Amino acid sequence: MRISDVIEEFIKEMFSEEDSIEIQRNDLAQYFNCVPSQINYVISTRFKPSQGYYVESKRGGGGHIKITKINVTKSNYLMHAISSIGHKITAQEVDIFISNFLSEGIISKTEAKLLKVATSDNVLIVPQNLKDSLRANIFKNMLINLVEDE
Amino acid sequence: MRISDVIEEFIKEMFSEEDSIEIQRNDLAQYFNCVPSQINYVISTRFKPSQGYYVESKRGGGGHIKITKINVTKSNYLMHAISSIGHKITAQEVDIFISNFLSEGIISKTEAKLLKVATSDNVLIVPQNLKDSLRANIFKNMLINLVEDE
DNA sequence: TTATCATAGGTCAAAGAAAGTCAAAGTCAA
DNA sequence: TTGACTTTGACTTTCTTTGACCTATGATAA
Repeated sequence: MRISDVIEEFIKEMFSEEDSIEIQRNDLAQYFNCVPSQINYVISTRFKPSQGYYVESKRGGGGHIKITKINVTKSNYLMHAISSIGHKITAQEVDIFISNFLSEGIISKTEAKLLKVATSDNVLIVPQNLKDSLRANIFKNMLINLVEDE
Repeated sequence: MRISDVIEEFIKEMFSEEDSIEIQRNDLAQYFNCVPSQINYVISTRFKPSQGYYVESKRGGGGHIKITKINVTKSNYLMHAISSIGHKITAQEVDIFISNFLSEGIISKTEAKLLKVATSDNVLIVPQNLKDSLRANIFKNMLINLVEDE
């Protein structure tokens, strides 16, 4: 049995209580009787953003590593939305997306406002024939930036 | 637990009553059983102007350290920025605004990303001659929506 | 009034405490 | 036997704690 798997298991157990946990690299290494950088290895191979985790850390006295489980549903949901948008979209359609996101709790009110204003008709001062494609482009790109945030 | 964090916490509690507090460096150090310069460390790392504080002090008999919470309110700051933007702006200029907002803690990282992507050159697929004014329009309108949010 | 002293706070660099990086060496399955 | 994944450890970077020494201010003695 690989020590990396054991450590991975151990850390994942910690998430049963919380969505966000904190560890001390050295303590954990000592506990598992391994070298500290082994912990980094486990984190970088098993707790990547693509696997639904977000990692922060602080060095120095009292340092720590904080791992947060990110809401994959959110990312999924947004990705799905993004791929369903063609290369043109009207302001009304954007509105529908936004209110769905909001009611699903996928985005915050502020984010909703930003999405809305950046794609609204009176802000996009360009010729009519460019509007809907410009809007689609802005909207999709903004959504991409909301994916896997945190 | 870092002693610095405890001291930071303690000082911040003091602000619950007032917007401006005074401490005696030596007393505080004694209270926390640390060396006096630890207090300076805490102040210089946790009460910087960029974190919204202004610090004055006096040496000698009756000396003290006075910390004032400065309310460069988010709204003020943003309004000022908005009015300083003309009706054209380049992507580089937007970047400067955004990194200033970020370092002042005026906006969140997510908001920064949204602002940036919605105004970036490769997202605004319109004729060159329209870009900078479209960008200014989008940027200012988005900022307006960040004003007095909560 | 001036010199001196005691009382504060300020500075800075060294030591200490964690975490990060990277590459060499080891393991193991295909 | 090769290539991907793991383990290990030397070295680096970042943040915190500590202490020796410095500077400013008010009080007091000459």
